[in-house]
Amino acid sequence: MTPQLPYATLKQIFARFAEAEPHPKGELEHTNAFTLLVAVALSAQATDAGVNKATRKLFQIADTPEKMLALGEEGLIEHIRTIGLYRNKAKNVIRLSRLLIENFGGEVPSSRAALTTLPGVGRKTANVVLNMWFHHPAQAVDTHIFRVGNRTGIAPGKDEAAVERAIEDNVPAEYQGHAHHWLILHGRYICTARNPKCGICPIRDWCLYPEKTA
DNA sequence: ATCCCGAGGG
DNA sequence: CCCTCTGGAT
Repeated sequence: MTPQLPYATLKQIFARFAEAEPHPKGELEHTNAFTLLVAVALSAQATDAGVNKATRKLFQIADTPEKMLALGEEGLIEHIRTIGLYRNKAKNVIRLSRLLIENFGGEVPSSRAALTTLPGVGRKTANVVLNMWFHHPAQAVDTHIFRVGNRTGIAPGKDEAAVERAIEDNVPAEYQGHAHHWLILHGRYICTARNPKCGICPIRDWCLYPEKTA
């Protein structure tokens, strides 16, 4: 049960994030809403570096639902074989492309309810698309944010839904828009799962994680 | 609770 | 070798 950091401390923490990285961006490469949606779906349990390596070539060939269908499941597998869980992902992306054409006029829908009707698109993936493409106030909780939220006390919660609520409830309003990428980049490069780099952590002064001696 | 599932890092 | 990576469906 990690305690929740007080609001005044959260303001200091996010001010520090904002100072270090005024305009944080995601690192998944994409050229339009469709390629963003596909890239996020492919990124489940995979590094974005690995996803980018595969999608760089893939999106030159298939950057629309129509082209993805033309490529086909077997053709798609050839491109994403190096990413984990590739059979499920290939099947989902093909079915998702067909559904976009049949149900949404070939466009990526802008509501969570519509997005989550697509195969391979759950609440987390939908929230990433809503935040990054449509600039909606949606907080996607991935493995990094779940870990960072609980470890630091920024947004503790027993599951992803609880952490999502904690972010919405406790992160100062002026920082909500960029909170997702600040937290994810912090988790990826500083507050790593195995050997967190507490020695160079910019928010170490306020963190509740006991192993802040490294 | 389990399965999917390869690449990269320590 | 073992652990982790912007999860989702069953």
